[in-house]
Amino acid sequence: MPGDEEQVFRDFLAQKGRRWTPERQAVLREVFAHHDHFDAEELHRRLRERGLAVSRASVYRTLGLLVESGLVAEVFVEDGHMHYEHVYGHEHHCHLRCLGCRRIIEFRDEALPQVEARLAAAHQFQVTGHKLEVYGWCAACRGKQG
Amino acid sequence: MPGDEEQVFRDFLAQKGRRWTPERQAVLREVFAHHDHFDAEELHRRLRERGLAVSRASVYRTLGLLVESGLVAEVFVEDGHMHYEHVYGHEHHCHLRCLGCRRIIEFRDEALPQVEARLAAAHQFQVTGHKLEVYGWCAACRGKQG
DNA sequence: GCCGTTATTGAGATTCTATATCATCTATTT
DNA sequence: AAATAGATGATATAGAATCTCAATAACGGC
Ligand SMILES: [Mn+2]
Ligand SMILES: [Mn+2]
Ligand SMILES: [Zn+2]
Ligand SMILES: [Zn+2]
Repeated sequence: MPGDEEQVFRDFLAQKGRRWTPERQAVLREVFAHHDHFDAEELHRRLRERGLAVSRASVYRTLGLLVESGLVAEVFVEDGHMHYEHVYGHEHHCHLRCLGCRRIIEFRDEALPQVEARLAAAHQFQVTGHKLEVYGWCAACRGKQG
Repeated sequence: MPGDEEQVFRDFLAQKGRRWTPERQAVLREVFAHHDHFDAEELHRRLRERGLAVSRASVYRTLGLLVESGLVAEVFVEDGHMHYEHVYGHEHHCHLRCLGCRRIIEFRDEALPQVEARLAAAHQFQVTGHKLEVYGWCAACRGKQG
């Protein structure tokens, strides 16, 4: 359920013998405060702007825990570093990216569960997820070049 | 056509006012000598082992040109760095990855061109390609955990 | 609430990938 | 052959992410 992420993360930490701290709470809240794609430095900067002094090391460490818990996902690499998004409370979606303006459009397609099922059957895999990125040129950027 | 990659790369370079050099030839040949997923350091090591002294800088630079030309593709990030594969002369395929043993299975699925077409129509995009990674646990690794 | 155990934090150092510099070299043009 | 401009490679640099370690604080037991 949306809004439930704090309890989910606390349960995840408890089950692993890890602790719930103000720093982890601050990171979690900042991550779920916006629906967008962000990177670690940006998250660190946002926290500082809010006056929440969480160190860079803790931001990276908490981000790792959030990914491990499944609340957050690694989405794509751009400009040489990873970008993330919160996924808990949202339907799974994939990304359409414009190579010109770098705009990102989120989409869902009913064919993907079927692709997963075919692969699971064909290779005796227990499929846990997928990541699909589609590239191209948006209408505006196509006019300029491409 | 397979085997044609050298001429394609030479044409690409000529068209951009860049030059065909022994170093670029060595990199190109090494890249097309194996069908596998490799990273820049591994490519550099292989070249040295063959006695072809191409500097790390030239390996990275040539890899960039190969990607730009479309002969080689960036496949995925693992262990914090990019992995590549040659694509010229091969049908497009996607990757099924075991989260346990990290084995990679290549596959083709007829649904993906349709997904591309739907997206192009829905968002007025000129779609140029996609990258699909499916994750899960292979039969062997599922036995141990997961 | 207090205590002891042990995970966590943060500043700075470190590792590692990838790119930039720049003097020298070389391919191509005129 | 000389001029032009791109390429190379040793090295320096930038940047992302992790590690180190002393100080701190969460949590469970009392
Ligand atoms: Mn998204
Ligand atoms: Mn492949
Ligand atoms: Zn665009
Ligand atoms: Zn496996």
